[in-house]
Amino acid sequence: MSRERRHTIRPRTLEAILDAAIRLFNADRGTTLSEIAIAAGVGRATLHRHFQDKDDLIQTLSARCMEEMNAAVLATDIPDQPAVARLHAMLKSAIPLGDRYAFLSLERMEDEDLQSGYQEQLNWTTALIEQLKTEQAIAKDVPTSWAVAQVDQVIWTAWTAVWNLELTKDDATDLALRTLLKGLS
Amino acid sequence: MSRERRHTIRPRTLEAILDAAIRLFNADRGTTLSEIAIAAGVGRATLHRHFQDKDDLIQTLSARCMEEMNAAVLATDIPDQPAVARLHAMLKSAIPLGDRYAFLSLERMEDEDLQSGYQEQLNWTTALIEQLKTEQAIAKDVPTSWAVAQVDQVIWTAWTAVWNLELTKDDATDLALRTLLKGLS
DNA sequence: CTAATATGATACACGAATGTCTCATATTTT
DNA sequence: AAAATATGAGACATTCGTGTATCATATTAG
Repeated sequence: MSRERRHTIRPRTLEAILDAAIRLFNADRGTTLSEIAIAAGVGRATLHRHFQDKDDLIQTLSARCMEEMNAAVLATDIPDQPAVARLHAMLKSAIPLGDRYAFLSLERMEDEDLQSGYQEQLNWTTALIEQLKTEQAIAKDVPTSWAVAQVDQVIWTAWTAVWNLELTKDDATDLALRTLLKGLS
Repeated sequence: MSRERRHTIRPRTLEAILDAAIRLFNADRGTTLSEIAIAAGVGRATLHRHFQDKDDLIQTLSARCMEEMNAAVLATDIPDQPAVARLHAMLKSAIPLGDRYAFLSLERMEDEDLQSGYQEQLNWTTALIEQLKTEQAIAKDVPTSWAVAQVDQVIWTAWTAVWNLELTKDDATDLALRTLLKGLS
């Protein structure tokens, strides 16, 4: 059942489509393929040439977002450092990716690869929380699931604040770190 | 332009429709009127008898959710009490309404009544934050908009945790209060 | 009990979005 | 430059959700 591609997609075309799709889907989940094509400056037929259907597009998009998120976090991670420093680095790289994050949070996660990608991210955060507990940075009686959820939420809140021009990226990151560490202590 | 209703809707029918609609829309924003009708145990035609179109249904639904939220918060409010007590009371009444909250957060807020309802809620929370600052319960250098956003987010997080059976309603409420007060101090 | 009416079921028309196809044009490759 | 091919534009069929109308049935009101 491997998808055969008679056409090789051009890099610029692919980027234009994926960028527009992420942007529009974030604004409106019900966005039309026509709207995406127009926003991408691309013919509607081109979408159908490279993506079997809407689900295929969304799946490709999700996979890419997940990859970008995980890659960004892992790239700036410094495993030997104190947990607080690692948390800070993570927030710093994750918050600017809020749009990818937002898109993923809207998804239903039916796909296996997506689920495993999310699980990977979840495991990473959980391990970090445990390290934070070990190093007394946060309280041990706080349920780990609650802490993980807080981390997720604060990334979203921070990105929203930046997006609304209420805060600068740095201020939002600092506030996020501070709110987490104090709130969970 | 007042909507004329030839039919008087029966209370049970109305409740069944609105309940199913909230539930299904929360699960999937693209839910069909057919699906709602089936889930409500109601004929699809009945939906169209009482709601001009899908937007009308969603608007009615949004208005009701907003009303319920505001009413619940105001009903348990105790204006003369310390801010911390008021926050606790607010969380206690808001968290169980997480499904209403979730539905509203998905809306585009095009409607005027909705916007004013949301503004009212926003003003209430903002005033509470100011009081918390005055009473030294939280730090004054935390931007009010950040604090308000955190309150919103923590309600959602708490409700999600309860919904996932990770926490009891009381535990979630306590954790939310604690996380907020410490996190913003 | 009887009249009024809300509901369920069905058939129908309509529009919008999807997906396919073709051909001329633009771009890349050799 | 010439061949190969990716793209844009448009026509087309199809599907699906929406909204309307009708009639028999169930429920409520008087």
